[in-house]
Amino acid sequence: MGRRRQSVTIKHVAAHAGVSLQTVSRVINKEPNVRPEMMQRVQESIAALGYVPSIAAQRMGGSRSYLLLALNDRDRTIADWRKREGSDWIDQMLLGGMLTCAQHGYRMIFELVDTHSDHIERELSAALAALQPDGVILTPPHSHNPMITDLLEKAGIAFARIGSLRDGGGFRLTMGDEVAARDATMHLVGLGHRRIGFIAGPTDYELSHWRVEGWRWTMETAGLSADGLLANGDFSYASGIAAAKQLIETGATAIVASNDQMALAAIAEARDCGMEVPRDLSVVSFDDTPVVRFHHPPLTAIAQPIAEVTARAAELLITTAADARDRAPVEVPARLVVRESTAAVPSDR
Amino acid sequence: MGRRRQSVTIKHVAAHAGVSLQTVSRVINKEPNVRPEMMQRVQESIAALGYVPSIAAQRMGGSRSYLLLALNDRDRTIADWRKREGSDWIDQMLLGGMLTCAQHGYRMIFELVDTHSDHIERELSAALAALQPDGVILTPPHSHNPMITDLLEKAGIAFARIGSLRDGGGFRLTMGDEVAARDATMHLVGLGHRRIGFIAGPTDYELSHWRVEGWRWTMETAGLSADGLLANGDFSYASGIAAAKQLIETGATAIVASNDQMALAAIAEARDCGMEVPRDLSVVSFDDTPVVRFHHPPLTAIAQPIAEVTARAAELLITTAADARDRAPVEVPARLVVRESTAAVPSDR
DNA sequence: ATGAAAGCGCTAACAA
DNA sequence: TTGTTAGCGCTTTCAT
Repeated sequence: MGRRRQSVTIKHVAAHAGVSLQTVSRVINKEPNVRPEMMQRVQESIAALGYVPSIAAQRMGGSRSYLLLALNDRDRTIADWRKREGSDWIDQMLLGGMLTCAQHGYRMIFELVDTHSDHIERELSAALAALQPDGVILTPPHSHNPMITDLLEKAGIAFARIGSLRDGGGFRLTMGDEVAARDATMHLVGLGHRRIGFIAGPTDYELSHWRVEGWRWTMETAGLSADGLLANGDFSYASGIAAAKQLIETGATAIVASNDQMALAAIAEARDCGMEVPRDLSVVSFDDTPVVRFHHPPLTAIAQPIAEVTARAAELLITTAADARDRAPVEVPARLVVRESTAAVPSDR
Repeated sequence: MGRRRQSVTIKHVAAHAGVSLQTVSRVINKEPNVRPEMMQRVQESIAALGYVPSIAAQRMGGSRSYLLLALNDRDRTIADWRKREGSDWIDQMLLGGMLTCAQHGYRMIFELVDTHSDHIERELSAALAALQPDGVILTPPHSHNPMITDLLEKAGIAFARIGSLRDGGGFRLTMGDEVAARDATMHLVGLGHRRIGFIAGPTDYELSHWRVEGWRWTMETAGLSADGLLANGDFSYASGIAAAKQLIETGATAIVASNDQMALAAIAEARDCGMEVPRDLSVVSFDDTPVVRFHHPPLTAIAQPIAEVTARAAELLITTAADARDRAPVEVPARLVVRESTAAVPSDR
């Protein structure tokens, strides 16, 4: 492999421009106290030599590393990749995160960490020690894992928590899950449905509760009973089947599912029961991953703005000073996309 | 942000173990000339203190960076992410690349670079200078871009080229495109088809030609005419529509498309012509992204082993010494997955 | 087999 | 406003 040294360093630039290292450094970091003409000269030299700072050296100098770490749950992510069910959660995170980082001269590194494992602290510490990122983006279920947030807090590393509102430091971002669930439910109410079932997500996700609350609130407000219309799921297709079975038996004419897979399962289960969607049963899903658009019929869904929320998280981490932490949560609202899996309630129901 | 220094460094370990910095360094890097008892002692200290080397510092010292860079085409990748058509090429690369890197104590960083831009050299140089990766994984169309390969060659950075067999240094890996195209075509021949159309990919992808060759060879070998049965596409849905139109007019009873989007387009176009798949037209696609399994009917497809080929690329970069370069290309074969978009040729044709 | 010294490219603290 | 000095944590020399 041999030792590969930086071909053009800050030294070369300094020599070329006839200034000190420090002046070059100041220009690179856009620090004050540099005369415009100096800055001009240095920038010309930088361009002429094609100089790019080494982030390793920058980090060693004690400043920022210009690295953001996006942390996802290892088991879930790998399982999703292997299943190839068309979820593009990760892609959308990369889209929002990488582009935003690039705009600010940062880079986003994507990493997987176990949530459940007991050596999680060691694993995370290792990643932090090795990479020394300036900030960390957390997604559920990491977002509200105290082992993780405490560690980050102690290490003094900025972090953003997507999908969590609990205490625990860092920036909090949501996609307005409760409002989204209201919108989905209202849409069905507007179509004349009175028995609207809800398939909840796993209870260890905060957003599962928010979504249930949105549904419950709308049912109450519309003067509808929610009795027997809440079924538990865990985001898996299998759990969606079971939940749908239960809801169909209860006589639901519409179902809101907390993710796409459970929504697809609900439709499949409905078919098994001889029902057709949306004629006999309306279904709304959460997430709006690509498969629901290619499904027949295309699903009415809550589209989660994953790219946008990740972009906001990155921006907060990069641009917000340490003293401005613990601000109010940022909400990037999801929106309802009406397609063909929802229709007016059958007149005989 | 404040300066955040490494909490436990090689110095602490050295002090704890009562040895010199150098001995610790030797243990970390598994170098020879360390007595087992010394090694033992040092490793205990490392474990006790929870020490993890800083890759920034390692890199500064002149050693490896333990970073691999996966380079993809910016425009195409971002366009794919935005379209949300369910392609999981990137996810599969991450799956194969990240896991393999992790096994070897490496990290994979995913980056986007413009192919067409004239400032490509600057862009790539910047990424290399900033990150100083030990190796780079190239995908089409970067794989055979001389601007990129020459730059890497000159910089002395190991690289792997997926989907290219041209000269240009580095490791070459393919997914056996020609054989895959043969398999797809043979499958159709076996079903009795004689007029088998082929929708080619863009000509600036080497693999487009390989796939055409596989089809052509099979047609010849089976004693079938290929006249008028080759249509050009560019991987886009729109181009698939046009190509399918042409092939259907020519009287093709089966079509092999060079990617999923064009295959889906072919099916849509067939429907527009009042034909049903697979009754009136059989279709085989390349890639096997998730959407084709959720499509109705599910598509018979060539499944590209992206995760595996990326894993192999990473492994080659990490484990192969510099003197073992320019070896024979590595082929990770794709395989045909038969689903419901192919059937026997109609008896009246 | 082990240790001491020098330096990687950069930034922070200080001085001028 | 600018330059000088001293590290950052690690790996390479080169001694011992």
